[in-house]
Amino acid sequence: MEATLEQAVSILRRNQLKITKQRHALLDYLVTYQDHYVAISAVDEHMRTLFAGMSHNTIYRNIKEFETLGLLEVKSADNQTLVKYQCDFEHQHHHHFVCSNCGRVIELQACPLDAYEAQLPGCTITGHRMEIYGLCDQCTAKGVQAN
Amino acid sequence: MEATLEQAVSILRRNQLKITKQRHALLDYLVTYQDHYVAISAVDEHMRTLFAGMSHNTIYRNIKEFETLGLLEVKSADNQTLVKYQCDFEHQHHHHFVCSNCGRVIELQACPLDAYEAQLPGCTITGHRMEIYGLCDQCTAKGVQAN
DNA sequence: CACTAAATCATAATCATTACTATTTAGTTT
DNA sequence: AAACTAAATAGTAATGATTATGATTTAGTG
Ligand SMILES: [Mn+2]
Ligand SMILES: [Mn+2]
Ligand SMILES: [Zn+2]
Ligand SMILES: [Zn+2]
Repeated sequence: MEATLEQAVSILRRNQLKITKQRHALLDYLVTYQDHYVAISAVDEHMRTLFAGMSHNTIYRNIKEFETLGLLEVKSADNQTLVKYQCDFEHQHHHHFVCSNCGRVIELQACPLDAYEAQLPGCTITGHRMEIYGLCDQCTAKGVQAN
Repeated sequence: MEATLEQAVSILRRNQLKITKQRHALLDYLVTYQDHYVAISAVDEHMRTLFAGMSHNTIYRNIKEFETLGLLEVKSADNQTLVKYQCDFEHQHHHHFVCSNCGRVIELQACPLDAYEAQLPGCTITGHRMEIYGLCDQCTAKGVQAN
């Protein structure tokens, strides 16, 4: 199921957040990256050309807000924060393969967590993260070299 | 198997890197964090009190070098780079549980990768990362609240 | 249209990390 | 043991991502 911009807007409404043109433009941009992670700083740069005079603060604050609402997935890499428009607002749990050449994200089914619980007696598990890296089928077919 | 400081020093030698007192002090500090991730910026701050006048550059550059040599594990979180003295220089593959209260790292056996390969036909897998988060047995026993 | 809390702008600050160049030093050679 | 030299470090400043602040604007409401 693809998450749409309209869904996101209605989630803002449901949480009594104002639908500003800045927020709309930001979501509009993020929705084009449904299947890629983008650096917030790149989003920032883009928005500020597209939307003259938009404040850093506005972009960063809203992205944080969107994360809280579950509209975005966030991760940290290489001293940057990367975001990706959430695949599915119903929070269906899954993992990702990320192409290190084109950045494409492929969703993976199943979760390895169960297999590890027995190794952590007495511990409280609150979360986990698993990601696989490599070259997607298209990039592999093109003969791109893995770094 | 615990990795020792002497092993690290001999790996520097083997790679024709000079054993400076700065490098030795740095390794000496990192080895005390065998089972925790530490922010490089925190290592930097500590080394500069302990070793008056040590340059940022020296710390960051050497940590990068140590990573290349396989002496350190590195990850990115919260706009910082975290490092951990490698558990085992023979690169025995495994995953981690990280306590979000005390930071303790517990090693996990087995790897979930195989189960996913069938879902990525035509792709080239070059790496993966899996981590489980929560409270370790000691912190759970103390009644620490999970955030 | 007026109201007001929420959101944005504009600017500057902060923090981690990197760049640069003169100086020092570990390890080697004479 | 002194000389040599490539490698490493110090000291300083720059960069880049992100956050803070306080004045101004605006979305949504009645
Ligand atoms: Mn997904
Ligand atoms: Mn380990
Ligand atoms: Zn690709
Ligand atoms: Zn713990």
